[in-house]
Amino acid sequence: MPDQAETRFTRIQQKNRDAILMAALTVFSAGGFKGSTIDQIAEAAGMSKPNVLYYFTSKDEIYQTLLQQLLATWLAPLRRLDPAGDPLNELLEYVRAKLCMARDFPHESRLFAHEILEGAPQLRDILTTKLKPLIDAKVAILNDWMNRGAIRRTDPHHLIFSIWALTQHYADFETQVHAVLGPGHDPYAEAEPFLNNLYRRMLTVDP
Amino acid sequence: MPDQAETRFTRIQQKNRDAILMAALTVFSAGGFKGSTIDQIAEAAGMSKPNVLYYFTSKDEIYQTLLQQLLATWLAPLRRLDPAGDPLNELLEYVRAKLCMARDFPHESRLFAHEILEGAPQLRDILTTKLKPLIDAKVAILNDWMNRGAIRRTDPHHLIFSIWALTQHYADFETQVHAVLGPGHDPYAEAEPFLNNLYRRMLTVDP
DNA sequence: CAGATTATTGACCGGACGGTCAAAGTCAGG
DNA sequence: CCTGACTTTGACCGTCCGGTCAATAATCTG
Repeated sequence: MPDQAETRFTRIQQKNRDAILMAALTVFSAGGFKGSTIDQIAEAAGMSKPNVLYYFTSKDEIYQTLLQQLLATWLAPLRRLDPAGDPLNELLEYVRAKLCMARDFPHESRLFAHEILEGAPQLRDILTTKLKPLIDAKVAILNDWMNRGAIRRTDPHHLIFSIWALTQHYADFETQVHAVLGPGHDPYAEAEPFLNNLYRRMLTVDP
Repeated sequence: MPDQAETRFTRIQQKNRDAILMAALTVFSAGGFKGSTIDQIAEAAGMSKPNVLYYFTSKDEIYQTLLQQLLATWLAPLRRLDPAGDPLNELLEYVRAKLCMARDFPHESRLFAHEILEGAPQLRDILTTKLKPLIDAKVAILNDWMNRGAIRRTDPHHLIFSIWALTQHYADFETQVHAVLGPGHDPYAEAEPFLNNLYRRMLTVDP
């Protein structure tokens, strides 16, 4: 690929890069970084291995590009948490949004899980420089809500962890969920009222 | 290794097999099956690669032996759920036991997470033939408790999923948890009262 | 201690994989 | 249609890795 310092990508470049990233998401999310090969990505993208390496200089660059893209969309629902909104509704809406993301973007969830599970070799810095400040800000909002008595007092960090764990579980452990539920179940449809009820019970202040 | 159809393992065999399995647990839990090499296991076990393959016929056999061992201990707390005990206490005790397992055996948790995340290529059968019946039995107990009004009615399958998700999260996403909390936190010590409160709120029936 | 069995390892093999390269194919503008 | 830049790929290279083997060391047994 020619040097592209200033110009935008051409139509073909855009199309092929997108195809590669889409294919790589599927492949990486299933097998992790080391468990996936450029050949698999190339086949899933419908092109030859050298052509994949014509648009990305290495397997690593594909993976990192994917993670960067992912992170932005992954944290969007949390960013939307509005300090001016109704506390309980804001939180229940956040839970709902995260559950929808697990349902609609399971590959993204599993890619992220793989990365963290292996010690976040690529994301470690970003977790402390980008994620922690964001969480700290949201924790402050939660603390404020709790101080005002709008929601029941509980550990705000672990409240956020619980939301992540309970929603992403359905994407990350999909195989297990399906095996245990057996056929004829829609895990996400069942999880929505379950989680809604759980957080409503937990966060509503006693009369 | 000589054919050992009937006899028990000798002292040396027992010691070396244990050392290999211990080392393999650490290595596999960090990198998954494909992300780990026999050389890494050999080095962690303090012996040469051919010697590792003298005690186990292949990398795959090490992995499967590890999974088999793991599964038994992993499901033990759930098996202990006693239909004759006090429902709320039984469940809170199960949550506490699972949280202790995540704290004391994080490698086991992550090995299991890797396996499920990659679609459970080795465990798929066991999940439906062994795990599902166990869960079905425990779900029946939960349903009975709910019918008797001993705990609040909710979806029993998803109640179990939630316990798994909320406890294993601290082991599987340890890197993220530490990055977000920053130094000076003991995630497990904080999680215990949080989860105790959560499930107490959720399961206690209104007066 | 002798002899047989068990334990250990350096050297090696074959295949898979990340990445390179040169040659061939394709496309846009004049 | 021609030219030059962009795109595509078959063939190849070096490395890593799972696994084998023969030769050596350690251990057990009579």
